[in-house]
Amino acid sequence: MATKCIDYNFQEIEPHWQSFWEQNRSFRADNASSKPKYYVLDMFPYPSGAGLHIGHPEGYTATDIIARYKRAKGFNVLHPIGWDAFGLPAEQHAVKTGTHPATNTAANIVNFKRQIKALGFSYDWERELATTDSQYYRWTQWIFLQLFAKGLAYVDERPVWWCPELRTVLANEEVIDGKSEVGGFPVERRNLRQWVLRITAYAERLLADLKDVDWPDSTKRMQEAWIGRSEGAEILFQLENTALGALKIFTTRPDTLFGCTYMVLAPEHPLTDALTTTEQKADLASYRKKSAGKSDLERTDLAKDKSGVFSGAYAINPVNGQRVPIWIADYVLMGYGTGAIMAVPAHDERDHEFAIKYALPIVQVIASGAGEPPLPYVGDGKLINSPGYDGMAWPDAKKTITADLAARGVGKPTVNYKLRDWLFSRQRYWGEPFPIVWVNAADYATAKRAPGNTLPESPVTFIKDGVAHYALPVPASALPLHLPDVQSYLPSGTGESPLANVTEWLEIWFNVATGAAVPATHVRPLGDQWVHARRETNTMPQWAGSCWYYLRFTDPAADQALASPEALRYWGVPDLYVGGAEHAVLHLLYARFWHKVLFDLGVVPQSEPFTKLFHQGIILGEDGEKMSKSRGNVVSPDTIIQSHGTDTLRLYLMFLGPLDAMKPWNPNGIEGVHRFLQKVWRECVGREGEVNAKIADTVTDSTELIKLLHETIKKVGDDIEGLRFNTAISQMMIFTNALQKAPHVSRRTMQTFLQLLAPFAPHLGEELWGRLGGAPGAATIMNVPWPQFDAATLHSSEVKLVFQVNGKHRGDQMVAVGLSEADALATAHAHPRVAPHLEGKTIKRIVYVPGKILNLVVE
RNA sequence: GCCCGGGUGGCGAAAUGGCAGACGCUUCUGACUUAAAAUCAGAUUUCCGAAAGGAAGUGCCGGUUCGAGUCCGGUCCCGGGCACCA
Repeated sequence: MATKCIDYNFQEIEPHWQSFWEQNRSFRADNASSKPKYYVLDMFPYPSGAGLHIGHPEGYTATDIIARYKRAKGFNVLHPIGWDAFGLPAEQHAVKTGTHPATNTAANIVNFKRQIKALGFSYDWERELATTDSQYYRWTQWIFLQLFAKGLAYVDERPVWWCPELRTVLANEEVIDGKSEVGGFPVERRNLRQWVLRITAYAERLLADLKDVDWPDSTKRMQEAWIGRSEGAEILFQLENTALGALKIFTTRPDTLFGCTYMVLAPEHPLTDALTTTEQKADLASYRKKSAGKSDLERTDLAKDKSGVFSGAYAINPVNGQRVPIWIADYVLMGYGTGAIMAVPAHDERDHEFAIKYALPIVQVIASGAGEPPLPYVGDGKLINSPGYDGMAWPDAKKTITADLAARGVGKPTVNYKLRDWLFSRQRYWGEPFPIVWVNAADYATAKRAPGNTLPESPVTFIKDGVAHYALPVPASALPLHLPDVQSYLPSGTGESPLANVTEWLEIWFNVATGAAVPATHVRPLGDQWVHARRETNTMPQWAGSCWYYLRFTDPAADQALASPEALRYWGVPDLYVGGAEHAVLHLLYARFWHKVLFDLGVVPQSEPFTKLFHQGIILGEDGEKMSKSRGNVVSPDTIIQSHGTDTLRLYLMFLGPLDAMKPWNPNGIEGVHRFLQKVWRECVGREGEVNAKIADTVTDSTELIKLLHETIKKVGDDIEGLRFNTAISQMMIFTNALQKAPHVSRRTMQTFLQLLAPFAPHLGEELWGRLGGAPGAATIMNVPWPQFDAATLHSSEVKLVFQVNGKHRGDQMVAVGLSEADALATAHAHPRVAPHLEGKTIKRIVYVPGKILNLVVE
């Protein structure tokens, strides 16, 4: 049922079809279907207060085109949307205004939903979800319990940004040039008790399985680099003060061991205090203070000045017994390797710079093939100054020296990863509470004895003021553990989250078997299952909810599992996942990790979550700069929908350039695609709103038009599959230009074209389809099978042959397909534009590519 | 700094190693109109030329090839990520 409007009145047409789809539940995905399934997923948005950014509809339009196209191709399509709704901005807003983050988040979701609906995306809204919904985070907490039970979650002291003035932990983003974003106060690195997930246990698989996924190469390479596998050796250096034992270092270059002239410990290394001689203590203390204010990025920057202090202590080089001074410098990180290195200034840039600065000796042990290389030399070569190994190629020496050290028990080959365990807790309010309580040793022992407990092999503990606290999980049956209301959203001031102030919730009598809780101020309930406990006050980071939402979409109402096994088996994982490249590492790596854990548990049937991945590019402002409020170059989708309509916006976003490119916004381009849609309208609809008189059932289209139609069917189909929407649109424009020139056109041809256009401009597609009379049994264009192209019509008997002389284009001519080389040559000689360039010349070489090119190399 | 991208007309771009600039925008000219808008037709890389035509041209330097925007080496510039922004 098309509208009655006379002109292309998108303000009437678009809402009309949107309510049609909604009433008919047109995009409902059925969990039981005989059709093949296709699951296409967008990275779900964080519902910020600013509303939808123009970058959102870019990626969402791309997946919507795919979803609509796949439906027309006969697939049962799952195309869901939801809200990644925990996060820092809602919390900051709450701190500022006192509004509950849930209230603020709900309002933002309403706004986002309105905007997304106005864009006409074919989402199955019956599967909408939000990570902040307790029925959702119940399962986020459940997954955490599995990680905990498997020993993949532990507690450790980790450095975080701390602002003494604000008495709060700050996110990296809230620290600008070493000052707090709010107030500009100094900040420092401070150790706090944190939950950490053992992602490193999966490093090898996360690396190896990258070969199985269809992802952009750049993203795979970034993940590879992030995991950062390197083979080397752990080597023990005996300390001169034998009472302190040995120093364990990691190196990727054991072959350069004879060039080690000093050693470096990270300032956080546990041995530093014991090592440092009395006269060096003061230096160390002040140095530590300085480096505490630096990020890892600043510490390891090759361009930054290196600094360090001498500890006063020495170690013994295991290969030659030499005394090696031990330095403490922050260019070595505690989080990588063993937090200690052997420095080889002749063959490492940072070591070299450091050695020059502090006048430490430099010994070359790798010779380049030719002459004296400038130091540091990091290239290929053979060993020198290494008694017993001289002349050996360095990769061989690496193996041999490592083996020799291993034989003596002072070293072993090791694989090391840059990947560090995942810091998984935040000292914030607006996140999933950990389903964990802390109890004393005796109560933990009681719980451990209980049959069917889900405790890890070794207990997770921390010690505070000499007392050990043991982590006890809240039983899965007691989930969700609700986020309690708080008086203030400001952190407690001690580094703990605002939850630490909710005494009633925090200090409890805890039932070990059921997970029930009673405030500790009440009388202890009867029964020996009740123990005194303190709840975990940390919350989970935003990543938690986004690590598994794609699974929940398959069965969003499931209450016995995160999704039913049947749904997980039917829908599997997304066939296509589209989102920004800014997620290339973190989100995608974390989700892969969780998925593999769930795979190992038998919850999901496949080991990788995202088989095919694509990144949409960023849309810049009109000025070519990143869109931002402060620059005043932000474009809102609402404005464009008002002025030109959703179909125009969708088409424009896709026409702008390749989906993965970064592209500036151009208001003139909007007019261009709008004109194109107007032109399509005029080809279908006459002045009074009637069907255009040039369209008729009795018309036979010209061979050229039919050929072009089939070329267009092929190109649009191929381009959608390849996510090349810009060139698909060009082809449709070319076809429309041809339509315009044709005096008559068959209804059939026009309808076929509308089918091609419909995934891009669905409202206009439906409207014009309806006006042309639809087709039997197809009130909506979406129910019509995608057109097939006829290869026979694409075949032609003539092709254009290009003539080149010495590689330069000199002319071209239509020739018969399969023309012989001799005939091609004769044609070239006869060609008025080519012949002059051949006159009086000797042809030295003929390159003939039939149907393409004839290149004549002449003297 | 490290990792990952990208540099093609006035602009967004297109081009299985084979006609560089499709398609769209912009600007200009013309038609229609009393006029304007809309629409339609044409032109729109640079240089030489009245034209026909010719030459140069895909950030820069070099290489491979009959032929390079495309492949290789180097270099400059711009952008994204860097573990608590999402």
